[in-house]
Amino acid sequence: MATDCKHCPLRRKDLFAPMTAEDVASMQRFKVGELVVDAGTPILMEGSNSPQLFTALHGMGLRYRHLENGERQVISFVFPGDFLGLQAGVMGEMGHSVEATTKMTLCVFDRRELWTYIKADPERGFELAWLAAVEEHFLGETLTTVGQRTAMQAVAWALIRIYLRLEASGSDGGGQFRFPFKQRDLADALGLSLVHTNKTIAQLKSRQLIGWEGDLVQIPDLEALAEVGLTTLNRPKTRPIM
Amino acid sequence: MATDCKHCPLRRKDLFAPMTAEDVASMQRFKVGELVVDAGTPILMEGSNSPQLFTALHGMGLRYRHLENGERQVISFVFPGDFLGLQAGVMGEMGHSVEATTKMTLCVFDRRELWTYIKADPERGFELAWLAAVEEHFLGETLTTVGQRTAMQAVAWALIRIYLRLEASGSDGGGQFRFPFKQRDLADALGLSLVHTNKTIAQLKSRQLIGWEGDLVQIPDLEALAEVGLTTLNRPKTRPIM
DNA sequence: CGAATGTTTGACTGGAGTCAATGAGGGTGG
DNA sequence: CCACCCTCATTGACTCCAGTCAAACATTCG
Repeated sequence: MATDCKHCPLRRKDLFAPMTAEDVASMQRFKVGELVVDAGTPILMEGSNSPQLFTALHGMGLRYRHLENGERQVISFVFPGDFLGLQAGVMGEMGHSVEATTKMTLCVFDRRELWTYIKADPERGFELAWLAAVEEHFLGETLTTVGQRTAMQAVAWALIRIYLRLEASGSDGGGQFRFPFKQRDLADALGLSLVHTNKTIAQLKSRQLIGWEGDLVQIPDLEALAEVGLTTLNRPKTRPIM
Repeated sequence: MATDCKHCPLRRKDLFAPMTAEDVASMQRFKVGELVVDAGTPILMEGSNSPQLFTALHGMGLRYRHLENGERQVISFVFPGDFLGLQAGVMGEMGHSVEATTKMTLCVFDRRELWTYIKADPERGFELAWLAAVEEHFLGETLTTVGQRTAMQAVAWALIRIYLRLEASGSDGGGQFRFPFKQRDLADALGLSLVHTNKTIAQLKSRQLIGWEGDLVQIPDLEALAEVGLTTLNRPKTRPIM
């Protein structure tokens, strides 16, 4: 029994653009169902052309690519509200894989209906571009991190960004958040080795800039950590939800 | 005297999706003029909300971001056919700056008209998303390069990608291309120091994998260079043009 | 010709990678 | 209930790729 878009828990969060009743109704028609997957389940494959598109409702996951030699680059972490499969939806081929890191609930859309949906409601096309632009924006920032920040700056930057993202979508706050990923995932996201990432985290801990036990990350002083990460505490901009 | 979209030299190239006569006509109405800028001219600024959007017609440029400490990350090279200002167009704020590296000619669109344009022709909204997805796809690949490839692999990858892009849009081919950028630009794009980039290029030269004199880059054996770059010779996928 | 810009080299340094071993929990099956 | 295993976190020792510093060249240009 799927969640009714009308009662979607995400829509009300600050991060997401408000929708009219008609918007909700048309989205509801587009939605074909809900998918629940266990942790570790692959959702989309690089190079594939999935017949289905998704919006993450609960749970978290990873977007990643593999190099020919087996090295993995984590493109981004997937949080509730993120849209999955856009590349397959418009280009016909995914540039990365997506897999669930925790148990996840996903709203499912039919790729074939996407064009019908947009034709009926041109604003959805605009919003699709908007979503893609948000991703592009974030990837540019990530690229800058991996290319220019030191390990210490990169880890600090990443934790700040993740905290702000989760805070804005309402799942966490108060200077701490649940982070179900492993140090290996963070290392692969930042282009660092696991060992060096671990030592960097240890330093941040010993400097009292963060706490990290199990899946709970704490940031006692956001300003201080942001400064280490050469970044600011700008809240993520509002975005649409599909 | 601006180029008529009907006679646009880009549209016919393999890289770009075919357009119907109506598509061209509606694009023509959206286009408000042409802008010619000298090398070195800033076109869009990070953080700004430009009233104008552009499509590069002739010439090349750079997208880049600066870190608080002054380090520069080149997000991507701008080639003919690339759309500039999408983030400002849909999100209201650019995540990077764009500047001309050579003299450039740009088709100019009015940001305020974008929504009108899409409403009148929903397919344009879809194509806008398509363009954004192409960028996202490429940024993911770049991120993987900067995060996981060695300097040698990264330089080889970049030259292969640039060659294929230019070949597909018809400006170069035959195993060589004009590259008006400096080694500094390539270094900043790959997250490498200028010196190390230079030494890596010297190695590729001495191994006869590339030639690079002035603005002419030659790749005598594409397969061989692609192998060094841990990549393949997949041609860029067709994309729309705005 | 001097000044600027960009390329090339050499010498040295150091941040991050690699290798390897130890710890710390959490499952699970006998 | 506990020994064993598996995954993940942690630490130390050592290596090396890439960064930094600095100087020499090459071209172009006013």
